[in-house]
Amino acid sequence: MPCGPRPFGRAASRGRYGSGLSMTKDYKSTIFLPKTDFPMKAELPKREPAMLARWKQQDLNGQIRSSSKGRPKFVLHDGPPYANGNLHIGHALNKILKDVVSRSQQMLGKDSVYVPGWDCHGLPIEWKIEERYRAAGKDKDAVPILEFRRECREFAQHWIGVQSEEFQRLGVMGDWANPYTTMSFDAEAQIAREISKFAVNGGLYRGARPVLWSVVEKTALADAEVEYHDHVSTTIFVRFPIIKSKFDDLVGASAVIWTTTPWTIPGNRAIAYGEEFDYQLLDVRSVAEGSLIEPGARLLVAQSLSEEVKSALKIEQAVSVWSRKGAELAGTVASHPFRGQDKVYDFDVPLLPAAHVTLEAGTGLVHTAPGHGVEDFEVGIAYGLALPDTVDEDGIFLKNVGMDSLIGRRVLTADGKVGDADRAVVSVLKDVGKLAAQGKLNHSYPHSWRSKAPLIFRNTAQWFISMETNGLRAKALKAIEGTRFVPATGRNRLHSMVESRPDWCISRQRAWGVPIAVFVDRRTGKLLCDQAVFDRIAEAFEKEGGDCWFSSEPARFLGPDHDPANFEQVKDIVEVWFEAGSTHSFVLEKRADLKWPASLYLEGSDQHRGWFQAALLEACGTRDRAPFEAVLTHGFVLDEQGRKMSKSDGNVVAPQEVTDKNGAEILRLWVVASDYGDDLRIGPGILKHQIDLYRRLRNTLRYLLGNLASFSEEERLPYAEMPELERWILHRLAELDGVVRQAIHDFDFNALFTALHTFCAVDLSAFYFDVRKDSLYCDRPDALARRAVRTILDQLFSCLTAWLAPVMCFTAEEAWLSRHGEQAPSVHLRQFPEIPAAWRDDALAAKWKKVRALRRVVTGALELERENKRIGSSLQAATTVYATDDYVEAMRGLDLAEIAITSGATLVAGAAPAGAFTLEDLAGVGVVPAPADGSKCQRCWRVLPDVGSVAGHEDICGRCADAVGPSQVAAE
RNA sequence: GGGCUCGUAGCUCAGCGGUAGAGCGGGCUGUUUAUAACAGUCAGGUCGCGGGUUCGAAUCCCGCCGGGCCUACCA
Repeated sequence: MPCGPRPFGRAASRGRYGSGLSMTKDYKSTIFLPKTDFPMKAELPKREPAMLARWKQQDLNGQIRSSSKGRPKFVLHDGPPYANGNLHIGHALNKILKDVVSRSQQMLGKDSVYVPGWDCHGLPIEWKIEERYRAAGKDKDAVPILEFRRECREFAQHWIGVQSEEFQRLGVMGDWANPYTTMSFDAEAQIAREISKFAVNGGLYRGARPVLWSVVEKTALADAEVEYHDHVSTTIFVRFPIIKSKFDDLVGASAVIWTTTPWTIPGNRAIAYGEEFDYQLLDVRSVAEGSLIEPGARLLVAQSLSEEVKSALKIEQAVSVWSRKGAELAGTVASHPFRGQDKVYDFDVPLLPAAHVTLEAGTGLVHTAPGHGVEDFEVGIAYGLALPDTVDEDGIFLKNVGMDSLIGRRVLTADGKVGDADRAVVSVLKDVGKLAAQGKLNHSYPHSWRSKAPLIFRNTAQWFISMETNGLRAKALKAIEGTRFVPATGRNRLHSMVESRPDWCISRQRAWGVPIAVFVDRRTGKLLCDQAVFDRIAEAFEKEGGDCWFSSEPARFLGPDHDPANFEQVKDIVEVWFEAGSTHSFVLEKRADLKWPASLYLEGSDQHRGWFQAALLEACGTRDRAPFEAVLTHGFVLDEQGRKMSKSDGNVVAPQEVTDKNGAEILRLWVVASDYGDDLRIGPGILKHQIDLYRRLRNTLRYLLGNLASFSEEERLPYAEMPELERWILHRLAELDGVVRQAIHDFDFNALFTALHTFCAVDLSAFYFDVRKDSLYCDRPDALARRAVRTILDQLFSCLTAWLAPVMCFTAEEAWLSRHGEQAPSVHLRQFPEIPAAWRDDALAAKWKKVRALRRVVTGALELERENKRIGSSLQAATTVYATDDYVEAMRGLDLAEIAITSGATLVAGAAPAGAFTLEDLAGVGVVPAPADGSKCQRCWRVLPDVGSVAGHEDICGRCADAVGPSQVAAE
């Protein structure tokens, strides 16, 4: 629509104003004001969805993929979010950061393919479905497993759809048409294959282990599924008769233990002591009313706890009759308090040293039940203690606790309330005279994160991946050394976890997941490792999904070589971390558009323990190396005060609300304006800040567009013909190009964004644009100076739209299309411009540093003039600047008036006269301002002596008269 | 309880042994030819607190306080 460059003002041809309306000529219409359709008002909530629709319609991602064929691949492998609800701000941070990384790598010249994924299996979804059943009055256990799994699948599918839309709304680009999920049949098949690899290589084994167990959900819980809440427990002191010791004094005395879980007494197999602690034997002389202790009893306790114990046991007077270090207790043996009640208690209860014993509470002698605690278990392993099963999956005492008064009692009820087992145990203890005291304790206790019910430690059969078989731990530690961590502290964090972690428990007694599809030989107890069987299983999963494990006869998988009667089909499912840890195998390896290992895994810092570790172990166990080349972590999102967000505190920022109200671009800016390595803050004030930053960038682009209207190639000026100021801008672009590339390499988008924003605000808006406004608006279009500026603006536009595109993906595109037309290829199909090395000119930069320092003194002097009402616009002033030789040298060949935007200027070498304006921190420059000589040009507003010197143009200066031309304006 | 980590102007961040920095925001002013835009200018910090090392510490060490992530245990 606009006219091309013409030697004379386009406004002249428009005749917007008729002649004769005014005595003053309309010079405004003869200058070249910015002209653009790119609106100042962003209206992001409206424009962004339209842009997304446009990209979708043109299949932008597909276009980028096909135009990037053959370039080196960059694969950011998506850590799958859990498909069970709307996105929160943490999701937004994570996906936006991924998008910025992926887009910036793409524009760096890579083929950056991003395939989003979802984590679909697991307890939270299962629980949602069960909740529906409960609401409908249905019994979850009565529902066939395949029907249950189908509902879980549909639930996950629904939320995948919702989250996909929400992620895309944020501007996240990727293969949304073909995402991966952990519940697709091919994924389920590959997960089964991965498990079979561990079976074949010997890493997978079935072991017994006490695990935190929920009797409500009837499952072992992963650590991540446990939370701690206050809980009131029954506490008891119990006497264990000592039957053997190298100290005669001890035989016949009682070792006293304290526990908060009376129901674990039947599982007791040892008593732990601290080798360094002092223990003493108390001879009880007198007791208070209600004490369960008889005078004359002798009790073994830790010395430093004896007062507390005496008080708890209501002992009035007792005398220490023996005292030794704990280490001396080695070899001491007690009997179980229930001995004599049933023959199952005829075993010895040894006193054993253990590091976990403390003197903070209790008696300094710790009840040790290997099936009911991790540390107890470890003591048990170390000393070969029995590992009895005392409760079933409902938390009910089994037959092997021996006594009718105990068998069938419940630790917890089906809905998670305290059951009758504690009471029954206490009652028996009391009957046999071994109860020393009883009380209540309110303490922090593990609970299920979902049902909120208390958990118990229960001995169970579980499947493990050994950290030592095949040297898995060593391999993983080595792989960590070969991985790049951003920030670097991630390496230590992962390393220390892998170094100290126990074997990986991968089994769950649940329904919604991938089966641990293996058989155990009933005759030998060994895993069946027949590749033909594993292949049949995987093939079936590939076609029908994991469901077929539950719906088919074992013979289908066992084939002709194995008799189903001889094999137990394992019905456990694999924990979801194993699935997530296997994504590399069914996404990176299987898809031709990706590569293995991934270039980058990028998640919140909590995933050191979660996904990073699971993926590392899974890949090291099956492929001897990490599935990633680099790991990047970000912090957590907090509110404006640095506090955790919570619904009850009302400080939650929902990404959907920000997007609807301010636009996704604002969230994207927030991500890059923050230091994601640390925790990030967000709130109304911080969002306002981002909006301000956005405005500046948008207006910079808008100003470029306005002043580039109808720019044509003929106008372009070669570098050699550029004035110094223009060459300085090119130098800055070369500098920024380095900053941008380095920042992208470092994943330091804050540095990138800060540099770009400061450049736009300080170098362009406050300086270059301001100085060059006169030339842009008033010079004739064919003037070399103006052509130089427009050439630079074109270059700036090219660079800024590219550099901003990975972050401001909407606005960069909007500006790009505004310039090049709706039919132009997308800005996102571009690469970062190649900046000629010759643009870099450090000597010029040093020179202009001085020039701008000198300019600061001038603007300071003018501000004083303005304050004293001697001038308004700087163009009303002319200055005489006295400066030392170095400044004079820096100004050689430059027009001081032009640079300082005054109407006149004189530069004098030498000291400033008294009264000249100076700046404290800038010795050597003094400024004497004065009113400019001449009259104001009505066109360019400079005050010049040659105003009116051209006939027919009495109101304007010579330059403007030339620009306007001899006749046009006069004709109007 | 342990490990890791953070605490610099109202906000977002640089600085990481040598006299406290930037951008934004704020106040004031100008411009009205980027105009719900732009420019100039000014004011803001005892670098969480307390010790120590050093000629010198925001920067190194120790302790504390406060935030965050992970983890353990509470027998």
